[in-house]
Amino acid sequence: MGKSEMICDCDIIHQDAVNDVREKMLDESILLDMADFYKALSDSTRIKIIDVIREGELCVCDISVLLNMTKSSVSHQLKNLREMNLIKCRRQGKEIYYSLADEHVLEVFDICKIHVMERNNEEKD
Amino acid sequence: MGKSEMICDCDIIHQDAVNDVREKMLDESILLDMADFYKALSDSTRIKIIDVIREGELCVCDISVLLNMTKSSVSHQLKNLREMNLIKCRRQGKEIYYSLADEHVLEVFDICKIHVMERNNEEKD
DNA sequence: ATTATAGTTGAATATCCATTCAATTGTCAA
DNA sequence: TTGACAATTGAATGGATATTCAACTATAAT
Repeated sequence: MGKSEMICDCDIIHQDAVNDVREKMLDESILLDMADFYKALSDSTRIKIIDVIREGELCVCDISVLLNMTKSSVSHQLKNLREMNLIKCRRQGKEIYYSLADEHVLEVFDICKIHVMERNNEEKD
Repeated sequence: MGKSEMICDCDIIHQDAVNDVREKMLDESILLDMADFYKALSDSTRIKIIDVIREGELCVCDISVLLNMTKSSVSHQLKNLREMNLIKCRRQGKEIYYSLADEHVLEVFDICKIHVMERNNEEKD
């Protein structure tokens, strides 16, 4: 491994630990995909959308009313979520119904919910 | 529920479904906390940090070398992660060691990893 | 064909935020 | 107490992105 990592302004403190971790690091492409996945849920509008279609499909109009936002801004975020494969849609007549893409999304949503709620409880002590 | 939701440019298409979902919606404050939680992991630098301290504590210098980034920018992101309670730190002499705050973080990290990897496999077909 | 409604889209704006740079703090050793 | 190293901090900059607005597409009904 040598000293080729000296690009940064550091002396290496724990060369053994660094070498060890380097072997176990995930591929950068996977980490970037993971960051993108989290990014999809990191916006308040998008997480509210996930929340309202959690238990069943809704059309854009319904979602806009529930979130008290314009159809345009909801539609933009629906597009983002769809491009991230977090939601899917089907057209029926003039309306387009959106729902979660799969169980993974709900799974991640629920774990985060529990995490946040537990933390809120801890803060009361 | 009436028509007080008419602020947006919509006719209500499915009033029953909307009323139903409205009762089950999470508190806005919880949803905002959840979005913030995801935001913490939505940056490539921050998720790389989580990746390298996944199995044990490291000092800022080690992390900078592994990520090939300046200590300053790593430190800024460590601060973000710490403010979100995703990581904790302890000082020993001149060095400060960072590690994951609790098992929740690893749990969410792993679920996301599996999600991304499965999706990558599906795309090969 | 025309009209109305559902939804999408692109450009513009405004805000947010990651990195850089320079200065600073904290700790240890001489 | 001076110097050296680890790390943090604040301000500035540049890039990303959420919402708005207006124009547009798609579908259905008359």
